[in-house]
Amino acid sequence: MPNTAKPPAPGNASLEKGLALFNRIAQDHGQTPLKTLAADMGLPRSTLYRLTGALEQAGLIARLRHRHYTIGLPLAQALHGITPAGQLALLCRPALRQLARACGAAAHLGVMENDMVTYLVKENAATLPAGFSISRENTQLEAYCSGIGKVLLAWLPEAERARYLAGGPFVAMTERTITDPQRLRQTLESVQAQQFARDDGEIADDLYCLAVPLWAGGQPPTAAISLSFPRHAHQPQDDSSHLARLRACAAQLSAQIFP
Amino acid sequence: MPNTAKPPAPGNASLEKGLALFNRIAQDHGQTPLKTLAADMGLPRSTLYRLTGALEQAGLIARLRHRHYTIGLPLAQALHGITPAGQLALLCRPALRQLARACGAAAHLGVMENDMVTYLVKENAATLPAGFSISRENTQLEAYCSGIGKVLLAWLPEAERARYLAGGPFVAMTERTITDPQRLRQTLESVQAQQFARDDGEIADDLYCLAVPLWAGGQPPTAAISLSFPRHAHQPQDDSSHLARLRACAAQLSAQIFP
DNA sequence: ATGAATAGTCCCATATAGTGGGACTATGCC
DNA sequence: GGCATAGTCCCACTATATGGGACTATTCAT
Repeated sequence: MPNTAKPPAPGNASLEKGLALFNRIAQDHGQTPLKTLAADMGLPRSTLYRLTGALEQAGLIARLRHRHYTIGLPLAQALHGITPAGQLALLCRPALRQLARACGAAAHLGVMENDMVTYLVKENAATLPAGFSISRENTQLEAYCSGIGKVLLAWLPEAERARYLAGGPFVAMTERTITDPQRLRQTLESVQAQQFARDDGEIADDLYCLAVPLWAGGQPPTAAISLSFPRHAHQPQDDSSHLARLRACAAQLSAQIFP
Repeated sequence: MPNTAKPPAPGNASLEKGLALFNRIAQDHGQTPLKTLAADMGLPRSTLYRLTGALEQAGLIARLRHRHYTIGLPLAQALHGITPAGQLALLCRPALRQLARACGAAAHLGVMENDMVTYLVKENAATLPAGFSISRENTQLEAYCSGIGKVLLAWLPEAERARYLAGGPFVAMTERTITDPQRLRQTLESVQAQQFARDDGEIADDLYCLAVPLWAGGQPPTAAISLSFPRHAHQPQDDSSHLARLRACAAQLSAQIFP
């Protein structure tokens, strides 16, 4: 499902090369000497210098001393206040709003920060009781008992996950909360196997939730989206259709957001 | 001295157009419809769409809904932690270090923040007594009694300057500090006329300082650089050579930093 | 709902515009 | 001092971007 290798896109090789060069420079803030870049990108030096010249004129990069490039001041100014989390929320909100409406549920986008889940987007369907679900945007919740948290924990590198599991204690939010590290580990394994997570009243008594990861081109996911329903109204047979919609939304967002 | 209009730079019209487009989009975060951009840039729509496509693939921009573009997530991630002030300091430090050495002085770069001067760079010549001058990087000082502060106040829009002058009181740091708003206004006028500011022991008894603005292509300056000496060792006849060096440095930086 | 207006996509013959080899200078390093 | 690497410049060639126009998708007003 990852690797959304788009077609070659004809008609602007030059721009593409320039932008690829910019990305290389932006990645390590210009630590790599151009000679290396030339080798990596298979371009002659004269071309590279022409490209850097254009990037510099446009203010995207600036030179400091020999061999050292940086992000240009104009670009830094234009992007002041832009954060990865903010952009992620901006880009995902429309699709999540639509998803929430289509499923009559609450849709969330969350990422992991300091072993807690941070909710970046929350969109409630109009049909839900006002104020449904305890979450709020830009607030944090424990990871071990939320759908999004379980998804992100499930794909953590093993060392990280072990550290998290050892870090307890896991406080029970409801009588269904999983508090035993061993059982939590098993749950995470099945999350990875089934490619989705479920929270069946583990965080609040009347909350049922399904969550799936957002894939960033082959990398382990760092963001996940979820659908939440009032648990008392939940029909098990609805799960498959909700999961399908959730996955479709995740696939679309993954492709849209990560080039 | 502003308007460092560089030569046409032949050989990459395509890249230039693409980057110009990106800058337009980055400026207003994609609020402007492409039709308007097409008119502004004198390019046919089909070309613009090809360019946006390339920018999108490279991760610099992303689309959200129709007519709305944003900074792409990959770019936001790559530039996480980059701030205008940080880049400005990075770009200016080498030249300031050299300037400090050449003049046997302390060289500063400062900007205005909340009516105070924030020092972004401080470079002391090795020949100065260790710990010379009270300033430290990333700390603030009153604007009305420092060289850099006077320069930035002098070029403030009149409304802003009037507000600042009305905002007193101006506390005397030494017996030479200018504390009368009317006298301060006159001083600022002469700063603008002479294109440099002097602080003759107004902030500390043994501190003499010359400051000039950095020009960002015709805009009123938002940053300034200065040279500071121990006042007791100051020879009036040295001023002109120091000023010349200071101005040369400012011109070089202005050209280098602002495209 | 229906239609008009605008956004976005695709195609292709043409010549414009980028290419890269190489010769050259500047700069930094030993 | 001299060597190695960074950065600049030039130019004939052809790969490459161009833009007109036909077409579809989406949005908005009525």
